[in-house]
Amino acid sequence: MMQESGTETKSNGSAIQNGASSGNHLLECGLREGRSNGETPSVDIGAADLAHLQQQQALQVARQLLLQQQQQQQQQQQISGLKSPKRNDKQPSLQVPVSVAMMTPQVITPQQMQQILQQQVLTPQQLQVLLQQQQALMLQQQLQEFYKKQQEQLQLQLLQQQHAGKQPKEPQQQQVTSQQLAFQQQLLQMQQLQQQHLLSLQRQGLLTIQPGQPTLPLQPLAQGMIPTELQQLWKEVTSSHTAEEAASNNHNSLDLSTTCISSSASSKTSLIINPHASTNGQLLTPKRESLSHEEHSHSHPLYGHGVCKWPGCEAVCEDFQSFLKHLNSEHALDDRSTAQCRVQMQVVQQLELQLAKDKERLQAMMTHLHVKSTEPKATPQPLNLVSSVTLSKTASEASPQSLPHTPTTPTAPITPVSQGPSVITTTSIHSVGPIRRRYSDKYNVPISSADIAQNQEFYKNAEVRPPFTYASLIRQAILESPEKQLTLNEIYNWFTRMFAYFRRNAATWKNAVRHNLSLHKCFVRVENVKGAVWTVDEVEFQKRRPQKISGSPSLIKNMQTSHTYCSPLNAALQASMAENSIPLYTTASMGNPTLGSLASAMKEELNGAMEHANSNGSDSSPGRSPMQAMHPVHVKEEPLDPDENEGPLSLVTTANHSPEFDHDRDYEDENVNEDIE
DNA sequence: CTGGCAATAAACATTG
DNA sequence: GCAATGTTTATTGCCA
Repeated sequence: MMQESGTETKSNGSAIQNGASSGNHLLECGLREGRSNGETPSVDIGAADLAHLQQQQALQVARQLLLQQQQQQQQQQQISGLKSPKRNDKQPSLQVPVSVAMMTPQVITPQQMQQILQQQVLTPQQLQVLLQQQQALMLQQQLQEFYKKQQEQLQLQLLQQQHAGKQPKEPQQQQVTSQQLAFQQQLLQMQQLQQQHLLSLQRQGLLTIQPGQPTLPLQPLAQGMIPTELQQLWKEVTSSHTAEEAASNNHNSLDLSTTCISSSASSKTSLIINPHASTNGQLLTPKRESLSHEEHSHSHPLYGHGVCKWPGCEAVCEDFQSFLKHLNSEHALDDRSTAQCRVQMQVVQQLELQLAKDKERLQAMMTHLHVKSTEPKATPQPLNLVSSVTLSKTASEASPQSLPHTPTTPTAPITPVSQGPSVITTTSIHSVGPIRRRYSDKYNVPISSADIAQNQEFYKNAEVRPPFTYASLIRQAILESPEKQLTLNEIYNWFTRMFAYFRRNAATWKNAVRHNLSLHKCFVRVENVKGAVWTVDEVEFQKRRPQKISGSPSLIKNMQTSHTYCSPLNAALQASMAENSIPLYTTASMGNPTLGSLASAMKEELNGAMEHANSNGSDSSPGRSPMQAMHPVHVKEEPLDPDENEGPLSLVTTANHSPEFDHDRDYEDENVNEDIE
């Protein structure tokens, strides 16, 4: 079929060329110019990093936050050399977030915290540290406030008394004494309160106080710790491996008063919440017991990937034995450990709370969407998202059946949440070898440009094959351009910029793009001054997708099980959840841009499905649908295109594997993923 | 089983 | 001649 090369000049593509279009279908028309910034360099991303990538946006947000804080600090300290803001896409090295977080005394607002937390912008450990710090700060503030109030009261009383006692002379003496008395009483009261507080902490098993020094711990608090102090404290508490390693175990006591100032220097001083308890920081019972308990099994929750997983500690331990040794020496029952433990407890509580809330929300959503049934059983599918979709190859090959060609379901992604990270191994993501697999078009769920746009961030970073046909993508690329026309090369660039998946195997997909441009009548070539550009003939394009989802409700229901299109979403969700075990979906609701968009995408998709169902019940013809998500990328290992792949797409990886390795992973994707799980 | 569609592969033509 | 760009044909997998 030849296409006359149209001559119309850049009129927005309306040179319709005759004909019969083979029915392709797909995109809806909504356009969205939502793409974010410019060219992202294409880099070979490890498929394994998918999950991490997906958090890029979130990362940016978090980074901004952190940077802000950092800046503030810088201002305060007039430090000029600190900046670390490299590119956003770079890896969020441990140091940046953590250090920044540590330095700032300010309490992050709940929203900010949540954003950071749930977006998994940081590695779990970083998050923990941050959280801990924040919680400590908040706690401190609360205590301060409380004590302040107490003091105010006291003063007030004193004043009153003074007033009252102004008259008589003799009484004055009495007054003084009574004042003192009152004061003492107040003090006593305060102390009692402090003790209560302490007790409550103890009850939680976090704080162990030595018999001889009951009230000590509070003193510092009562005095009002300033943020800086806290900061220091936390720095100390959390940076066990840095300071600790360097200054072997000297953490014993520390005078808060002396340290309060500097917030910057890496203090080796070890601040301990309970300065007085200094001397011995060991001895604990509860903990030890549990430890010994677990010692037998090599699967110690605090040990993984050869690294100590104690919050804030990433000490490398060759083997389990050395880990145990490390654990006993570095994380013995001392104040520091106790404090960390306490914080961790709070972290857990908070997360549990959050989880509970989100579960509830999820349930409500599902109920609302009538998906309830899927939740429990759908498990198998959702999980696959990653697997099914992205890993098409593996999964499908292994057991075709297992991968039901999933119908679509916007909600599907949600289910995974409950499932947990378990399945999310990135491994699957990378498929290998070219397999000619198509996605199931069974239900051609209409995927709109909006859909594409909404998931941009995800596809940009995740090497997941987008569930759209080449035609749809090409159209999207063209429509997104200001002139609604693009040269072939620009189209290529759009592909690589928008989809990590297309950063490899260029020869293959480029050929496909060209093939599609030539083959489909909806793409019109227009001679331009500079050469030829391609435009979209919307009419033709619409022709190719006459069919839509069949209207049967049941069908829709089926779609909910899972869908190729959703898979990426699921994958992202799962992946992100994998490591941090943070309720992902929540994040979306919390304002995470990335997740939010995913969520909205899901919603859209759902709506779209419903819409179709309602409107065309007749159209159940075979549709085409978006490409299935994916077959595995061929692993031809084609060198990336020099042109297109310049960018560093370094991802922030933190997701699947151990968080510990999150910083920079430049390995080739392929390798990385295969091993996990 | 068949037809349609999309992906993939590749041959070939055109152009700068 | 080469690479980029286009066109076309063939093959394959998947689905209705």
